Amino acid sequence: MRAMAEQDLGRLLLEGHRAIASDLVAMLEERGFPDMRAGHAAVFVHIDRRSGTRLTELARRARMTKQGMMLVVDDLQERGYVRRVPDAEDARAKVVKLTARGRRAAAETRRTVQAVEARTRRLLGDRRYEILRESLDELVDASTELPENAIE
Amino acid sequence: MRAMAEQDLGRLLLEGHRAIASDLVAMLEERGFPDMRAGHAAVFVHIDRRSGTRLTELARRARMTKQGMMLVVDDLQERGYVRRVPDAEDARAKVVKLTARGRRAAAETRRTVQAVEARTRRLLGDRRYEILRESLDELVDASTELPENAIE
DNA sequence: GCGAGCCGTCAGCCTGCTTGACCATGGCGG
DNA sequence: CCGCCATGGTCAAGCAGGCTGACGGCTCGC
Repeated sequence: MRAMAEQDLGRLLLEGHRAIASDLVAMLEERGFPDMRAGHAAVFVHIDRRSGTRLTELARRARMTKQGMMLVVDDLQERGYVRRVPDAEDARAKVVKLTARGRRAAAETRRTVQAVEARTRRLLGDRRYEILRESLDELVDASTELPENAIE
Repeated sequence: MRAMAEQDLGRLLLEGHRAIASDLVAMLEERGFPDMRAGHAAVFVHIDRRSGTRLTELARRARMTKQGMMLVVDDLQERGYVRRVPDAEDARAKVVKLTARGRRAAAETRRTVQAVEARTRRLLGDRRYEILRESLDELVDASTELPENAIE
């Protein structure tokens, strides 16, 4: 049997994503949050902890569409981590706010994201870790061609 | 408005994957293959061009489950790029073989995968490109925890 | 006071897989 | 030469992480 062919870069990036995501979920489970999904981090990382944040602003920060962010927020709302309250300053808008439970989950998620990244940094070494992040940024920028629906 | 928060590593990897995949598809379209999807590359890169390759072997090479590979092969078969023929050496098995059209598509896909990677290499520079690939390999290895269903 | 435009939402679709279950065939130990 | 388990392919269902399109409600700028 011939030697295993090299994986293409796209595949490698996808596998990397999956690896990080599943590490995050596993670690959160160990830490007492068994119902978290990797996508939730998009909210927990970007939301203003006390005052809450509008859906569209969350989407912008997380670089996804508002429709995509809706799905995540809906899911978090069902699980009791956030609620939507009307925005006092703009009757069109609602503010996504953490519940008490949500604040605990958000804090733990942020710590866990950091832990996963710190572990990766240790694995690769500072220099290579920095290059990895920097290269990914450039890669994404270079090809983007922003999606039609992007909020800018 | 506060500064844009840094994206977490998982998100960055996913965006990188998407960037590479959509570049690949766009470039294949320009080159006269408008119906290709990024996932097809998994077959075209790993299949033995002349003799064909069994489904399970393809899955192993591409690091996915045989069920996942089935979906890709089914799709390619519908589009007329591959066909399944009984394996002369094992009546349980079938060999996935490229059609004439499939051989052209496979050749172009391989060239295009190379072109995308070469472009990325130019963007990042040799050194950083090598570090990127190498880091991704380590990242994936370190976290894997092979999926239940992996073929090894 | 009205038209452009943003906010959130509904509906439908897509990619790229996964797990689970099953059947036919093959190879090997006894 | 007979069981039995492993292997190859397949069907069905489901999940993660989104995207596009369309649209009603509200506001803001002129």
